[in-house]
Amino acid sequence: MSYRIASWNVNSVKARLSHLQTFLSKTIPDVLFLQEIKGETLPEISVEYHAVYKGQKTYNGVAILSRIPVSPILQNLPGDDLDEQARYLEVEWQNIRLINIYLPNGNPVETEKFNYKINWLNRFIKRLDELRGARIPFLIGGDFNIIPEDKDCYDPEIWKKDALYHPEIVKKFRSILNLGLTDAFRVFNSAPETYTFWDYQAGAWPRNRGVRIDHFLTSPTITDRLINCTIDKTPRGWDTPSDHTPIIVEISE
DNA sequence: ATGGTTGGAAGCCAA
Repeated sequence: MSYRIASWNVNSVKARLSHLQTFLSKTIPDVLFLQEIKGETLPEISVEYHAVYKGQKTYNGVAILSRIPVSPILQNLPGDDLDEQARYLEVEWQNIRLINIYLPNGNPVETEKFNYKINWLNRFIKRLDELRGARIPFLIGGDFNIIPEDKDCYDPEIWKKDALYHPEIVKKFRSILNLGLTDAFRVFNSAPETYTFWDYQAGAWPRNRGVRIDHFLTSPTITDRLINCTIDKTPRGWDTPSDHTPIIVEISE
């Protein structure tokens, strides 16, 4: 037996309610991470799922839907009491800490937004190091807004000037991996041009000019349990889609 | 080389 956990930046739950319901009934994941719910509260999505969320008016917002109840542990990333952006949700599920993140975009580079992304990453690394030190198994999923390497985007030279692939940001991503974590998708698929996000503009989707920025990272004992990790491109092709498509990870029970 | 699109909000900002 195995569990399947999915993650999807829906770019507004309200605007994507029917897509969400279609995805849930087709895929039936045990857990679904949502990012950019774009509301203070979460509307009823499915009676089959329990929901915990951290919402915010207009921007951001993260939610976890689960077929079994989960216990909220943290609804904010520690380390900055003044940070009011809803981007972090940590829950206990089946003796695993599930961490849903909507990492800051960071554009434009050389602005306060870029600094916020760097600071957020530093706080995040600190939190993960705490969990590691406490020997707590964890699985991180979400919209990282980080391109790990050249083959995860259509034109590396262009993207290096963007906060999604800025060398300073990529270095932080490597620091996260160096805590002993694994990019679950790359365990099963080494193909380039496999993306999770395509801009609404300039025909990015039909031309497959995308980026792989949505990820699942696993701590060592969860890495040992990995069965598969796939990107489901179908929802990106639906009418009035989110600009992101879901990623799904499967682990043994 | 530039601009193109979408969602949420009621201005434009964020992506």
